[in-house]
Amino acid sequence: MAKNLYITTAIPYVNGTPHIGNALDYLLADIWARYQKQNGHEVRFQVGTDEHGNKIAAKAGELGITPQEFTDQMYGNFEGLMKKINADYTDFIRTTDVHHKAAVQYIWQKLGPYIYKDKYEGWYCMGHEAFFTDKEVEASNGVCPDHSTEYQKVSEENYYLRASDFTDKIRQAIESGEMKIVPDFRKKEFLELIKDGLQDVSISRPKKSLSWGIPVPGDDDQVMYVWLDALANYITVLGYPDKPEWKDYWPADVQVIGKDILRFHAGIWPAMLLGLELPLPKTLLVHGHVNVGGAKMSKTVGNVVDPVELIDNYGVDAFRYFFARHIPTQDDGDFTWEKFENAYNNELGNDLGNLVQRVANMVVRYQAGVVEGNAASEHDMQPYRLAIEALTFDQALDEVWVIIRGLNRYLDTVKPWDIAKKKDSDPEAAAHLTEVLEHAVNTLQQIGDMLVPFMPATAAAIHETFDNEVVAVPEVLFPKLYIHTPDPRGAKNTP
RNA sequence: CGCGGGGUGGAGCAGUCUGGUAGCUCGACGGGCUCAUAACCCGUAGGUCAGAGGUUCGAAUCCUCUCCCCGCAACCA
Repeated sequence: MAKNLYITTAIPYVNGTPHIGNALDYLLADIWARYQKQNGHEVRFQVGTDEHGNKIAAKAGELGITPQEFTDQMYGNFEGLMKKINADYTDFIRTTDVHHKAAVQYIWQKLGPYIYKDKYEGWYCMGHEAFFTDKEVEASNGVCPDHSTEYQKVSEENYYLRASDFTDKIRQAIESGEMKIVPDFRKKEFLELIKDGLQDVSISRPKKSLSWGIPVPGDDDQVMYVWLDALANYITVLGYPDKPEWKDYWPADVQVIGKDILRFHAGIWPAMLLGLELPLPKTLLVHGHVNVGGAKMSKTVGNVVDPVELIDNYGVDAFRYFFARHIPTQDDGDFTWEKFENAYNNELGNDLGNLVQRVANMVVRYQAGVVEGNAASEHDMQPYRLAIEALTFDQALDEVWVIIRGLNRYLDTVKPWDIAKKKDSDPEAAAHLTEVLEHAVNTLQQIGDMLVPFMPATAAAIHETFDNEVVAVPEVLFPKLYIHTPDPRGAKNTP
């Protein structure tokens, strides 16, 4: 019986527009989900948006609309991106959903034994919605460098979650592999971070300083701060606590997160789960960040790469291919237009697209489009499978390309075009030719299978071409594009 | 001594755990082929494996020290 699987992505704050990092989250989760589905599993795949907090309220205020109206407008940008990158998710949660809000209040109450109220006094920055240490405030002469506003001495009462209670359990879960943190160096990093224990974490704000959020049950003066609200989405989206189906999917098999939010997902989130007496997620997949030409991507620098632009110009599968293969799944990667176009033209166009053309062409020319063989190609899938299961998707694609190159080499070695010349006079040659083309077609079908999780449309196109009883030469896959790099072909079109 | 990652032919990386011909992709150069998207295939050049010392018959790999780069700690995946 197929096992129910569950994968989640971090829910982005709808404050801004979606960027490449969000896209990376969705893409990695989607690859995994499609792979598992292809192998007969039922997969639940959650995405969503984080919609509370002061920044949202402030922006809405500027626009003269309510926060709810504002987020209603904004969340579509994220849903749009998911569709755009062809992420086949099953659930979309907004933290403003009625069920989510009620469920989070239930969670708060259930966590009661681990929640306490305390007074905090410190330097507060309105822009950050956060406190800063004396040292930081001194270093910047009392003015927040990001917002050019003065820090304010604020004393307020907050509720805290006693995460410290769970330090030992969490550390043990990580060390034993009950909750895997992938890659290994992230696990090391986090264990080092909590060497002296987890810190209790503030989970509420006074209503007067944070109006747009889920009310704290039983205390009209307090509103929940982001963590409890946002992290809870991973279970509330499944229907926790009132719809029993959630039990079929929790604990999550994989939670995809960026390296910047590891500490929340490896610390606060497990503390919440343990407080609720729920099992911990099996794996946290921590991906890196995408740099541009070696520099951090940032709005202020203006080097932000827009995923939508990429997809519109090169197609969604080219986008998925580049970010799956050339951005290491578990580490930082680098984007440049040159790298992207290189990969597009050479690997997708020359290696794969051209291979499809040449095989289809020969089948049509030499055998009127007919290939008898239905023997499955027997290339070794093991390295590919192991790479996916180890969550190193880049390496899985490397394995696919080993086969693609291998087939190109095979054709050059066997030279079907030579055999074809003799096929009419020599029955043995005709049989040999059939055999060669069968092998090529079967291999391409297998390549199509392997590409299903990564490039669904391309995989479908390959199968459409070669699964037919009579093969026709298909449209060119990945036609050459030289938008950002010089066209090496003719002289005429230099930019 | 804050923590973590890294320094391997022009570029990007693998190899380091488990010492023993230094490998892959791109780029450059030369050749071949003609089924194909000026594509594909083959070959050549190019590396004192950051540096110093040590262990060893033998070190990119193990040990010690030094130098340099990046990330986190400081809204952002």
